[in-house]
Amino acid sequence: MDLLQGTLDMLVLRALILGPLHGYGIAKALRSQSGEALAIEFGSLYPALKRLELKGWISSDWQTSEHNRRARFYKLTAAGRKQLRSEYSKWTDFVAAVGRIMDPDGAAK
Amino acid sequence: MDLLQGTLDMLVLRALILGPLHGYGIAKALRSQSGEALAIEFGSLYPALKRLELKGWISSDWQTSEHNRRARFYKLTAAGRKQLRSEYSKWTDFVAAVGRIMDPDGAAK
DNA sequence: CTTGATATATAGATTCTCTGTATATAGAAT
DNA sequence: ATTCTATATACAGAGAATCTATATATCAAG
Repeated sequence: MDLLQGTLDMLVLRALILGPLHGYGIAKALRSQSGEALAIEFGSLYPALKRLELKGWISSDWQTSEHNRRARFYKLTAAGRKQLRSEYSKWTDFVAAVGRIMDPDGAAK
Repeated sequence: MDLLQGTLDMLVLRALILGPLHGYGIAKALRSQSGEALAIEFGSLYPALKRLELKGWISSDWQTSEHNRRARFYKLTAAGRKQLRSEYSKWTDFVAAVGRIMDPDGAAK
């Protein structure tokens, strides 16, 4: 809950790096991989998936899920992989910059 | 430029921890302390200051600046100090959670 | 046959941050 | 004198992302 704006796209792209997933699966994977710390809301996720597909970073098709249900599976495109690297790079830069302000002596508590 | 939404308040509060500053000084301090990585826009900063004052986390009064100019100086309140600790704690938790997703093996590149 | 988990979808509200613009003064330079 | 630059605040409007709330539908389990 309460993701910082600008991080969801990166997280979604990252979730797809191991292979295609449907929306529901992406949300579960992110929640689990974050150690239950991040709970992506579906009302944020589905618009995000639409956004990412429009930009050409993911592509999708209807398939049948593990539970025998109709589900739209998303996979990373080459452009998406590139975008992920770029966003991650910006993220680490940003975190480092914030760190210099919040913790100038590097005395991580 | 292009701060992640939700971080500005924390950065502003942190800028005031060493003592009162006016808006212009806060922007310069953050830019400098971040190693020129973060450039806070005044169009974001002044609304943020208003917001923070409304919430009781900072207080302000008109004084004369180092350059002999009229300027509104802001200082942290006790509630602001508490808020800063809280926001920083949430920030580090969030960064850690994102780290578990983006870099599960802790292989910081 | 009812409940819970799976799965997608959208409308609307909320909240920040940014761009662009306006105003004004001090001090330095020409 | 005048012009330029740095200092300083302020607000309107745009843009973008996330959240809440809601609706729909199917499968499996009890």
